[in-house]
Amino acid sequence: MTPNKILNLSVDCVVFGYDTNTKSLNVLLIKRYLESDTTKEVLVDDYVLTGYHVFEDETLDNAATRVLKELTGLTNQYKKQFKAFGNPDRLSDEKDLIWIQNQEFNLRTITIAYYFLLKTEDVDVQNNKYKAKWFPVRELPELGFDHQQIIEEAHDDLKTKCLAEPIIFELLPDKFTINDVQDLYESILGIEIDNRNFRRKLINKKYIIPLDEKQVGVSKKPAQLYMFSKDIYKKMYHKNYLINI
Amino acid sequence: MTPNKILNLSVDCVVFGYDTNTKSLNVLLIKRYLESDTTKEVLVDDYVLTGYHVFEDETLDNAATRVLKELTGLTNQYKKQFKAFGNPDRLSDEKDLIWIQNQEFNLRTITIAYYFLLKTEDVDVQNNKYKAKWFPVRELPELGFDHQQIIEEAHDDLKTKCLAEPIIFELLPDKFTINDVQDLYESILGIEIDNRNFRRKLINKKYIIPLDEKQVGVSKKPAQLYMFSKDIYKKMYHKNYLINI
DNA sequence: TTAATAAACGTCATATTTACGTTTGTTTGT
DNA sequence: ACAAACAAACGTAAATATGACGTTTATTAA
Repeated sequence: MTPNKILNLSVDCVVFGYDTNTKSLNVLLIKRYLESDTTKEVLVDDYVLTGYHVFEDETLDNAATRVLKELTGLTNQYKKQFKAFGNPDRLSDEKDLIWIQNQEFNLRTITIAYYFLLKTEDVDVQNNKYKAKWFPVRELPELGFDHQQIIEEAHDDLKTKCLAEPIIFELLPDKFTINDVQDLYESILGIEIDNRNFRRKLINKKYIIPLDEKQVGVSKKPAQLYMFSKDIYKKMYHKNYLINI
Repeated sequence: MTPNKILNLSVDCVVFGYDTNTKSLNVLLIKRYLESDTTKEVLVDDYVLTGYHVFEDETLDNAATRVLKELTGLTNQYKKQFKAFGNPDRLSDEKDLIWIQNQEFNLRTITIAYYFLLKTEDVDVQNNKYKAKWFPVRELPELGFDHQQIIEEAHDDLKTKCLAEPIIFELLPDKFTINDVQDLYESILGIEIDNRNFRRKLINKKYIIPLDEKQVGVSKKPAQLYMFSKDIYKKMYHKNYLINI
């Protein structure tokens, strides 16, 4: 009756960070390490998402939140569980045999994948204990396991979701310019948008509120700053029910 | 080192079926059974989704497909993995202790939830070995475990998705009337739509193709039949990139 | 023949989108 | 002080889409 395959449950976190200055949508990755019996050493030269085993009495959401906090120190960031990855062969290049009480077990790892949205600048990568690094979403390094696929699916989900919900503002600072928003949409979607039409469309939204402030420290005409009001947004007609097929 | 909590991996399937005649969006449910030591008997009077343990060398997608086939005999139906449910307390009313080799284990079940879209009429519920039954999505019976929540989240996902992609046609017969499509949208979204505007909008789509056929056997003016062309749809501007926030 | 009914078509005002052109305010170089 | 450079910000006109309705048509049942 003893199973020869043991399940392992983990969460993996795709941390999206947007950098308003470089206009780059980034993913936070760490170098892949493997623990050998006696020492910690780098065995492979690629990057992976951060993830961790889900504790016995922990919810999936809490595990993801814990992983993000451990990696970045941040809490209360936008989080979405978007897909579970659990193919039997998905960690085939990881050592997948373990021994428990003189019996050999095969390990199957199911990962529940989340993505987080935050600002690149909010993470101190200089002093990061995992040596986490930001990579532009279109210039990813060699990735371990199936993490390339996980990032792609997270990105696809984000593309769809940012068209239907104002999650874009999770990636921007509290005060932003109209062009910041446009640049971000262009980064996420990989398209070009007409600035004049986009500006008009955004400015007409009741929940995009102009501030009595302008950009500082720019060497051109400083742009008007705006903020997003979640309260006003929620009070409006949402869900919108616009059939767009 | 032996864990005292053992993971169990399953898939649960929310089978949505639409009935063009009664204009009802339904969910396929089965009576909940529990196996006691010696006999199979009904211990609780509620319904559950169909689901099953994921086999050792089976992908999650294949497990879901297998469960649907076992339940309905159908293959090749529209399928979407929409959420994993794995809170440690989620099956608290199930007996969750198992014994392996004289050790007591606590069982934690992670379920990967899928929904399927099909036509109610395609399932023979009369001779169904699980005595599966259709329930209108707004008149669900008492549900076991967290299956009420799973169905609600499936329904929410379906609502969002049917606005952005033409998955609605997975729920309709190959030949349908404009009013069939409208009724289906109204069933899913729980809203009323102006028939004249909806009709105009749909007829103008290049991928909604009028056939040389009309309804038969109706006691009013028979309606024009249409089909959906997936090919034409794919060739058009999709993804659509309409920012609708 | 007519009443009843759902299908199908039409109209008009308003809103939104698309595709551009123009003006404005600020910094930097002369 | 002035002009060049440049991004921000505003403007316009045509085409398309939407929302809110009224009207006509084809069919069955009485």
